[in-house]
Amino acid sequence: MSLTSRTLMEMYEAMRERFGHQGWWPGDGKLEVCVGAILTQNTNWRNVERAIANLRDGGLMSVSALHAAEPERLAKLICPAGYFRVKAKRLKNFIAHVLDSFGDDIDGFLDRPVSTLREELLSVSGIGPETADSIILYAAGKCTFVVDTYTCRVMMRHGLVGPEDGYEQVKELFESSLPEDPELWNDFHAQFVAVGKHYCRPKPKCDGCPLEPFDHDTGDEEDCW
DNA sequence: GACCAGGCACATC
DNA sequence: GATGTGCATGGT
Repeated sequence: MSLTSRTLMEMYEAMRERFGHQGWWPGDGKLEVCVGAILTQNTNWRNVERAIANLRDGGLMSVSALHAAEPERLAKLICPAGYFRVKAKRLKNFIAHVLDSFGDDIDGFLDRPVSTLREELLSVSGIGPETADSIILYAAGKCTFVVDTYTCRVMMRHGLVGPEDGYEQVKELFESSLPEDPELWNDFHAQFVAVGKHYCRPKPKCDGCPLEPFDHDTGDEEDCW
């Protein structure tokens, strides 16, 4: 096991011990996970839950219903999640893509090789790397590591990646260092979000951070990274 | 009232 | 290719 692998697994254990298994993705069904992945872009999850509840109550939580819905109605229902006009378009784009090749069969759409799925998702306007990877890991249950703001922030503050490292490089670091286990990758990302929410905001709150022991090499006693 | 939240596309340089 | 900006609600 490489130094990086050991470090990452130690980080995971420390976070999991502190926060417990996160049980991601919160949501009911694969389509709802996909919808949530788009709606949560740059948005607090609590607001996304309201938007999802509105869609469910409006009878729109199916590929065909979302496809048939008027964009204005869709936008109104997802309003609590913010950016409602752009997100309504993005949802429509995604749904049109699924419907085109698989109709209402979201399972069929998701049940394909990671590389094919990722390439297709990235071709949809409004789906970037993080959203694509969230859909693949959390809706399809397949191994792809999700990198988000918190992941980059934590990894950078621990000196494990540099400011020059982009999304794909950070993702590659995890994927080449961790055993290929979707359950592990699922909870690992969720733990980063948990630790990020508590301790790794733009203005860090370090007191009590479970990752504190990993900062010893950086030499900065004031911050935990 | 300011800051932040589980990004992405597009324009500009 | 790097950087800046628009998109918008709701909690702290």
